[in-house]
Amino acid sequence: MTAYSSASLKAELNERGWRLTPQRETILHIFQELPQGEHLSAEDLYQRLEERGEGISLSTIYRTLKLMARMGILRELDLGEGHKHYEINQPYPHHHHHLICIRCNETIEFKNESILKTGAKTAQKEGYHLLDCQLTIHGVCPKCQRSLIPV
Amino acid sequence: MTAYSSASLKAELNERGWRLTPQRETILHIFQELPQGEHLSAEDLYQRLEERGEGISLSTIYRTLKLMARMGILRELDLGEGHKHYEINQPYPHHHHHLICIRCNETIEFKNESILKTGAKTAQKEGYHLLDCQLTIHGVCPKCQRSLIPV
DNA sequence: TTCCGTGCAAAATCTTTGCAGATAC
DNA sequence: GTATCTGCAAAGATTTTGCACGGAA
Repeated sequence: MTAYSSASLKAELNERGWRLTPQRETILHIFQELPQGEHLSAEDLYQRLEERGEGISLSTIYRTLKLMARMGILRELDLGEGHKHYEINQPYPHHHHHLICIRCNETIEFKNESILKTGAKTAQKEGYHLLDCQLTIHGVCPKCQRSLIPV
Repeated sequence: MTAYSSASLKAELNERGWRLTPQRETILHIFQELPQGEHLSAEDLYQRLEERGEGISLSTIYRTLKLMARMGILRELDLGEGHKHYEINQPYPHHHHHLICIRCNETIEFKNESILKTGAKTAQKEGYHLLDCQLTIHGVCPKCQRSLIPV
């Protein structure tokens, strides 16, 4: 369930000449404790940490999110809200995709094993080292279709 | 090849109480003339129009791109460059997906018929009206893997 | 004639960056 | 001890918005 321990995070960081800081560890823990299907924006994370009394500056949050996404630990999602969201990048069978209503931003998660296979095959064919693979479906949800407001 | 004519754009706009303006028509044409695999940011489009002497304000460009994406005419891409890109939303067999290097942003397009089918099926199952369906694969390209700079 | 759309300028949002002090290794 | 990391404040980039005028239906 837990993709990364603090120890393996430290190992991966050190391997690249970087350091495990309390901030990085805290942020990893927050994401690991997050229920399936929740995802946080930088601001969400900032506020959650403030509430816990473990405040971390927004700069560090942005830097850490980007770092962990580039390491393949987090995946970056564009859920149509004008800012990025992040969630733990989990392997099969937890790996999933998103169906998003472009009007109200309702988001539905769904799984599909064959997409991950296609992603892995495509990356391999091009010699890419795979980090993440996400199918994003945009549409209009049933509720918004019934609404009288066009677009 | 051409998914929308000016006439069908006008019809679709009018249907919703909106209007076909020269700006909207011009922007549609730009995208229709774009070679397969090219995609434009708002700024790209703005500059291209300036060069042609058909200048359109950035506000209108942003408003039109959003409008056309919500109508399903354009698809909005996040290619990791800090701003959105847009391209014509083409049906099978031109429909395609993107493999992106998170370090240098090199982007490779690829096709896969079964993903579109999965997207359509998933949208239908949830009662969504499908607008777009894109598999985005993030990874590190061969060249960047060889580079000595970590992340 | 009506009301939608455009352009301009200003504002709002989100994200990045420079720098000095702190700290992991 | 040294290079990396953090927090702060400021800057940068992208996108949105209010308003008056112009134009499509």
